[in-house]
Amino acid sequence: MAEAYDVQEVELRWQKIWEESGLYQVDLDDTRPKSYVLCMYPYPSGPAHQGHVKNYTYGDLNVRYRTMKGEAVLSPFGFDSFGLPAENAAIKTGIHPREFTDARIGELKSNVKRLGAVYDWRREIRSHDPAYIRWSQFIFTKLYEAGLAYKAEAPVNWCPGCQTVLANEQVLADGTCERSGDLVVKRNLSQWFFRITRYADELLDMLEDLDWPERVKTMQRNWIGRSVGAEMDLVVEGRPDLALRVFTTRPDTTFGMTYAVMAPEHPLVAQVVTDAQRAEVDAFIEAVRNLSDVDRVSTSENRPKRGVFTGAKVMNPFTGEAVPLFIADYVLMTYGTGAIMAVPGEDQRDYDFAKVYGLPVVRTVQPPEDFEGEAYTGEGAKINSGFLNGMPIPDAKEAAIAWLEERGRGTRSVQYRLRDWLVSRQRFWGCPIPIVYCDTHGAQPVPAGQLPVLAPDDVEFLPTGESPLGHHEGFKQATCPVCGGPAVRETDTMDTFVDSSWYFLRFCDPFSPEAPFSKEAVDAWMPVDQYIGGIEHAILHLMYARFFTKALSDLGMVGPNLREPFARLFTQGMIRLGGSKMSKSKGNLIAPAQYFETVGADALRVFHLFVGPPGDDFDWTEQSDEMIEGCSRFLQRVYRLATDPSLAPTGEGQRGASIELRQATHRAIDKVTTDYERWSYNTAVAALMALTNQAYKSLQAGADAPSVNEAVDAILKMLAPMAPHMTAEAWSLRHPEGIIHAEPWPVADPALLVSATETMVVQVAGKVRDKIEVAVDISEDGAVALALGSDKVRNALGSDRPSRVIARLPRLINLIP
RNA sequence: CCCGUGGUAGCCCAACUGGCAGAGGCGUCCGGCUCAGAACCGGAAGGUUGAGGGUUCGAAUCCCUCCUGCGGGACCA
Repeated sequence: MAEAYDVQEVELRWQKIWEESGLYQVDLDDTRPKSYVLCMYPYPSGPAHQGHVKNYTYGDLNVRYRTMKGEAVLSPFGFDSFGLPAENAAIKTGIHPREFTDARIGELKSNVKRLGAVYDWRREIRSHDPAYIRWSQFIFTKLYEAGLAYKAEAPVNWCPGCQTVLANEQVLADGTCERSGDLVVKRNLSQWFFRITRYADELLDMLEDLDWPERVKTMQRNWIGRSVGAEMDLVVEGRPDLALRVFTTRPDTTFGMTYAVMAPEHPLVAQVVTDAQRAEVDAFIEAVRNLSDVDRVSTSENRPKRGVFTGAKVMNPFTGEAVPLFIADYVLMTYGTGAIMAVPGEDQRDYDFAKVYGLPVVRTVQPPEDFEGEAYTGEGAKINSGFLNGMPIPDAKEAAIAWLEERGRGTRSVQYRLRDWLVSRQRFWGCPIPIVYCDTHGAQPVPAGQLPVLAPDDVEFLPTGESPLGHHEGFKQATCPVCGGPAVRETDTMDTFVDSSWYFLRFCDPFSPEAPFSKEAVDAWMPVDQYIGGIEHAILHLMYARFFTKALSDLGMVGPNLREPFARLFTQGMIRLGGSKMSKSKGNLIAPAQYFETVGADALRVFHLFVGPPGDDFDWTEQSDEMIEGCSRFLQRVYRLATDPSLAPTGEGQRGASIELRQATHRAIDKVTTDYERWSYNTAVAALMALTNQAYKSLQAGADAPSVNEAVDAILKMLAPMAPHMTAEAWSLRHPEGIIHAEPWPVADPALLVSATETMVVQVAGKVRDKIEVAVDISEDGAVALALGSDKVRNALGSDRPSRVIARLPRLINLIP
């Protein structure tokens, strides 16, 4: 293609200018309104992929647009640089993870710069930088002191592939690891947890007011899984000292309890089982233990419920009636109290079990006449329920809870699906947990003055599956901060999601050697006004970062009003190739770098913006290259229009053509501005293409110089956040003193948005029969008269007079015969 | 199974509170320019809006049923 400008030369030159100009470096004393635009900081996996290009194009566009609107925009960049791939590479090649990671960072960073994205690079963060590690550890010790970090033994998720434990959030619904795909197994281990459950209610309630995609909010709500109900004690028959605690969301159905169930792992199993049933129960528990978690929770096939009678009976707290107690694997020890009352009349799972074991079904809600199902979970009046009879369900719930509480047999209770966040990882390439263990003083946080705790360099990476830290005697040796005696250092590192839970705060003030960040800087910049990233972080990162913000706020490290980190979130669509997500692990990458060398960064950016709505997934096809060519062609066309002397308007111009162009320009300004605000970049690009076409046409038709120059300058400005290099170059040639990205955003003149006439569509019985140019303020009578003046309309109508007229003037009139 | 979100020209996609199905691009075809081609410029063709029913003067848009793509949740008591 013949190029109007040398893409390589122009893009590299402007990138240098931006880097040196400091236009996008902002400081606390800036007097412009402050805003904060942030893309999720990346794991440095090597050269950029198309997902990065999409992400940073949206980010850069927002930064440049807001700057042109007069804001001081904080736009930092950093790297989430701890993680397993670097450690795996070390085992394979012997290269230290730091060296490996720094090299990958170099590749990604140069690609990001080549994209033309601008950042305040003074603020760059790397998670593995000792200065960052120090403060991650400092925050850990603060959480520990506040009781928000604790060590406990629990059945945890162990990934054999990654050779480490995982958080619940990192295990997929089918029981596999989200990273490696290996089947995760349960192990009882002593691990560090963060008490995220303390914030469950706030995490749920504050979702309401966030300007986030509904789908992300729904995912978080599901994950937190709040259930409101009651807990109560079911006393074992003949054992007044022994009671089984159950949780239910339907205390109103207790009169319909016909049996009860405990989880196989329940601690009271041994105490309640009768001698006669012991052998059968032991066999059942053994059988369940041998099932993988996947088999156990699988609901894909309709597998019958399995259970075994304990020989014991428990008593209904309301009626005193004794019902059989079972052990069944459909009750989970990890939720609620690990035991339930079973009401087959109103719960399908209980019904299924009752059917298998021939247990009675009692309804406590009157189903409608035509109800044909098994368990009835709908609305209705209470029946068979003593003092609750006749009440609607919500009232009956309240009455039942009040009854239980008055007699001390139960209490109102709220349960969550959310578990505490397991942060220990048995890996080397992560932030060491800053704890030492003393024989006399137990677990002690490393004092702030001794931070950071850094992993030693003299370690060997062997494919044993074990972290080298655990074998490093020098690292393990420590002294107790309380007594000064010998202590053993914790050798686990933190989940890398800990690093990403506070980096956005550090960006506000990464300079201070005295603190992780200054409260003043965080007050000034936070919350992030626009956060941009992938949907894959909907639960993990976004939930953890919200938790950290709330915890740090309660600790007084950030202001009391900062309860949410990200005011507005945008999640970009996924890029697929051949049906699956484009990713390094799938080996189906189309590297952006090749386009930098051919059509240039601007064309690739515009392609990503133009190809479809930003939130939609899109499939990379053979046609994508042709579409990128098309975007390149458009940019060249704009550049020519803006700079080619042979296209300069001549003479005094045609008045009609000039006005037509001015109206088109101002309509485009209005439309494109709206589209920027609502993240409709694909239609914004389309509108700019249309205006460019119009400008060429108007030039041909003899539009005058002021109207053409107005159009061209507006196109360049509105395109400047999208295609920064070309527009900067063209602008500098037209206005040698000016810098386009420091120009104000164009404003539409309302007078040019309206016209005197409009095309009125004339329908007869809903079908279009004619189109007539009319004054915008035409009356209904006038419009009918004009319409009846048309032969086509009169023929279709078949008479002189419509029986009915529907008018939406001046755009439409519909005549009914 | 439940929830959410899509299905418009060969392809990617527009269409504000229901009002001419089309803004833009890709591809295809025709013409101009050229010795010829590329590039460039001008123009054209292309439709049962996933299917069926309903509401309405009028439905891509609202309601119901079904088909289908994608995402999430799912013995969570």
